[in-house]
Amino acid sequence: MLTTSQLARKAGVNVETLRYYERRGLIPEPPRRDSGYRQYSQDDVARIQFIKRAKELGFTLQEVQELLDLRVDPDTPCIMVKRRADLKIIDIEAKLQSLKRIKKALNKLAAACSGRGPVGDCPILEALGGDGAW
Amino acid sequence: MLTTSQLARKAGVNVETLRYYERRGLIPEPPRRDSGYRQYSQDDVARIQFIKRAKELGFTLQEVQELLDLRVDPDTPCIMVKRRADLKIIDIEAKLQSLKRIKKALNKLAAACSGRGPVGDCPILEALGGDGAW
DNA sequence: CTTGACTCCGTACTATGGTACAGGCTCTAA
DNA sequence: TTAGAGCCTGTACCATAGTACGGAGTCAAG
Repeated sequence: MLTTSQLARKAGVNVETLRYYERRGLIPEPPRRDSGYRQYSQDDVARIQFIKRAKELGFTLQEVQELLDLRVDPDTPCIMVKRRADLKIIDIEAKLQSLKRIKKALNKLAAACSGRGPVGDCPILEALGGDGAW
Repeated sequence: MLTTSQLARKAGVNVETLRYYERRGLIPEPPRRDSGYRQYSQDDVARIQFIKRAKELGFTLQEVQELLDLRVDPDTPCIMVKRRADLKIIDIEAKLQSLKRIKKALNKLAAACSGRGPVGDCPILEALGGDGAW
C-alpha cells in the first residue's frame, strides 16, 4: 500500500496532480484509512504512468479518460468497446504516420549536415517539409 | 499570395491563431501591402500545418519552435544543428515506442472483445497495462 | 508525548495555447 | 460611391492542466 506522496514519487508526478486526477475521475477514489489518508496500490502507479505517457503523446485528459474507460465499465456491451477501441486505433495510426514523417525529415537533416559547413548549406527546408507533402 | 483568412482556411486554423503564432515567433512576420495587410506564401501553409501536426503529437509550441529553428538559422554551425536534430530524433523514437505499445494494447483489446458478451469478460486490464511493463 | 513530516480539504493562483471583441481602416463588386 | 466583407491593432477573456497555500488533523521516531 502506498501513500499519496509515495505514489506521486513512483509515478513521477506532483501530489496535487493526483488529487486533480481524482477530481477529474481519471483515477478511482482509493480506499482510505480511518484517518482519511488515501491508500493506493501498485496498479495505480501503472495507471498514472499511462496517463502521463498518453499526455506526452498529445492526448487530452478527456481522451485519456476515454482510453481508460475502455477497460472499466462492465456494463457496456463488448461490441461497443470494440468500436471505440477501433476508432482509437485509427487515431493512433495517424499519429504514428505523422511522427514517422517528422523523424524521416530529421534524419535527412542530420545526414545532410553531418558535421561540416554552415547550416545554410543543408537542404533543411526540403527536409522539414514546405512542399505540402503532408 | 494569400490573405490571412485564406491562409487560415487552407491550414485549418483560426485567424487569431496565426497572429498568436506570429507574436510567439513561430512564423516569420510576412511582408505587407501598403495597406498593412499581410501577404502569405504557400510555404506558410506547410509551416502552419507542420505546427498543427507537431502539436497533436504532444510537442509544445516551444518544442515546435526548436524543430523549426533547425532549418532557419544560417549562422549556426552545422554540427550544432545535427546534434539538436539527433536529440529530437531520440525524443521521437520514444514517442513512437509508446504509441506502438498503446496501439498493441488496443488491438489486443479489440481482438479479445470481438463482438460477443459483456466487457467484463475481456482481458482489458492486462491489455492496457497495469503490470508496470512501461 | 512531543515534534516534524505527512496528509486532509477547499480555494486561489498559474502557464499554455488560444479566442473574442472593439474601434477603425481597406478592398471590391454592384 | 457606397455597402459589406475583410483586415488591422490592442486588449480582454477563455479552457485545460495543473500548482500552491492555508489551516487543521495524523503519524511515527526519538
